[in-house]
Amino acid sequence: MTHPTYDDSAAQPELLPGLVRAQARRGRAPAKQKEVAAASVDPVARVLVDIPLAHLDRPFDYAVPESMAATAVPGARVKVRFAGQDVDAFVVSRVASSDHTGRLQPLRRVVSAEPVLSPKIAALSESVARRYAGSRADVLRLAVPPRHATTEKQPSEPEPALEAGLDRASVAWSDDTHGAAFVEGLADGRSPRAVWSAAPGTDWPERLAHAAAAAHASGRGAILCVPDGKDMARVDRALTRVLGSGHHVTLSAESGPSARYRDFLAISRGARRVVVGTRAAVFAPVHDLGLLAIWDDGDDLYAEPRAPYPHTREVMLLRAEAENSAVLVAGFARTVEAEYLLTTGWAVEITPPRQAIRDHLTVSVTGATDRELERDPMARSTRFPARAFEAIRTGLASGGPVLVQTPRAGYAASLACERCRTPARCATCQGPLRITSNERPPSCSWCGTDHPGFSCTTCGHRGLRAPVRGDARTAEELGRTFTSTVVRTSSGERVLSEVGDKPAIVVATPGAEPVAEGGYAAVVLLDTWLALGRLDLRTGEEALRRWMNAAALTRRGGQVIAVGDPAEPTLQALVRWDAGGFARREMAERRSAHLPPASRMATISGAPGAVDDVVTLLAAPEATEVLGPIPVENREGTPESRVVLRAPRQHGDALSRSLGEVQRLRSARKLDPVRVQVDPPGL
DNA sequence: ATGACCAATTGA
DNA sequence: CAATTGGTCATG
Repeated sequence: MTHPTYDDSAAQPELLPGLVRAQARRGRAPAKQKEVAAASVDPVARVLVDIPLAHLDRPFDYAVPESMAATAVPGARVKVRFAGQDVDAFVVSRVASSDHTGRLQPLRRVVSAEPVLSPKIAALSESVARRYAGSRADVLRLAVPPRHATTEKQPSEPEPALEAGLDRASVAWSDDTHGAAFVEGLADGRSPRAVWSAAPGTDWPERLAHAAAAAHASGRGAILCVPDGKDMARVDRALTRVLGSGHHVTLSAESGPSARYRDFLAISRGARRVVVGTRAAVFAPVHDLGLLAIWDDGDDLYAEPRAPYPHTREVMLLRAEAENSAVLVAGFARTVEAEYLLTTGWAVEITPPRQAIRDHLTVSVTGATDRELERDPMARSTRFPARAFEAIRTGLASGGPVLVQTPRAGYAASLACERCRTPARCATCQGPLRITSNERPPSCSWCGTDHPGFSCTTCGHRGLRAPVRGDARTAEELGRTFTSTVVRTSSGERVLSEVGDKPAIVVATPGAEPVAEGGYAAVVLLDTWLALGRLDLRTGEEALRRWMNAAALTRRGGQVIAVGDPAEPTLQALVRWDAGGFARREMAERRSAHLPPASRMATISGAPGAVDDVVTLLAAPEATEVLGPIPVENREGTPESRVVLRAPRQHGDALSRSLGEVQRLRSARKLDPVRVQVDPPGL
């Protein structure tokens, strides 16, 4: 142990035993022994150490030297000596005495007196860790952004006075049933909870801004969560229009460490109470939180990829319960989880009147079934049914832009046998074949081998078809057909946020659709069968969400053409613009199949032996089913084993608890780690 | 994680 | 008998 570096000055009421002992052990008699006095008020700091081990996920007590009495405040970052090394920690509270029987080590250093971990966020991190069978240290890494020292030295700008125009909030929401009541309740200081399925064409950023303004008018704060930076920018602008500038901040990793920390501090210091941000914004330490809102909660960007993999909507619900704030789960589409909130009566439904939907758009489905492709020569030569072309042509003629949504990005798409549709695979390595240009033969996308003389392994046919055209290829084809029209693409790395009001064709992949200034005259949804081809629990829900999000961008009187099978129920839900009905049917099916959200699920994956071990050790609730284990491959391609656990929803907490216990046990015994995911998004 | 400790196992 | 290994426990 080394000498402590802090100075001591004041007359000391009490010596810190840990230090005295450390001095004594050194064996040399120091000429001038450094003795450090403990703080006279609340000399004990309870801290959470930044070690993501399950069995260390509890507060530890440290002695507070007098020199740190004023800076080691609850919420401050400190350094402590723990198990022989210096680790980062947060002070969660200061108390008069400790239950700990041994000697307390002194805090090594107060990194910063800035209270970045508020008691409410500390409590939230605990409930999130419990829910997801993870550790608080992991949750805190998501909740508290990294410190930026220069930024911290700057004071936060105080919030300017607000000239309220609150009546406007109620007007903005009056079109939808229960909409006005929701914002009026907010403005009156109540905490209503709602699931809102927006009408196509709704300026939802404006609506969210008005809801935030209503909460703000009641003297409370609001957090608005959106999937990505593009949406955040839209809501940011809407908040500026509604509240004026200087009343809100944005929170996302995109803005960079300094700006992100500056905005975080403005919130944590109470200088701002309204936040719009991406998934981590749900942890923002907003004072007097009045409203928590999430837009498009089905977007997979809300599933945190880092342990313990919490979902923004679920964190939001936990937080709303704890802080008694209002909740708005919103989107054009509706997730089954949102539907569940309605079936239990936890939230009320805000919906547009049917007439408003009918007035806004017309959705029709045009066949790209094999039979129709045969009959429609246009569709055969270009893979666009005639009606899709017609919609584009009339849309452009009416003077507006047209959106074409195509399922996958990139020029090259993988190939299948033209006749039997068996995916075309490389003869050498089994990788998928693709075409990268019209001049070259198909080649393997893994090993690059060219296959000029391909023949199908199943039926021997020599022809290939591209099951999907990527967005670049689609744009190219459209450019050849509509020679005088500008064709723009938006996908992957190159996402357009907005397009103007002039006639143009915009080809975009799902989630990358730019907003058109005055709305699109027409929206064409290509290859809808592809989105429905996955064997995922959420296939239908996800497909409908993507289509609705694109279709909602039409202008009033817009045309939506979906290329697909008209008998497909998911497409029928789109035609009727019936997100609620679809979610209700989906909910019923999931309930009878014992799938979430009617059941709570969890997966355990890792080395086969370890997974087996966990299953035997696990004290899961009686009603838990254990499915598997099955062999799987993890992301590095190493073989692993995975089990799926399923329990009735009312036993969900018990399931999480048992998983948490087994994790604590295993981490204490240094056993092979296993990955536990509660409510994994893609099952 | 890291280190300490104890007990059982292994090797000369 | 010493050296090594493995399990358990505590970390304030």
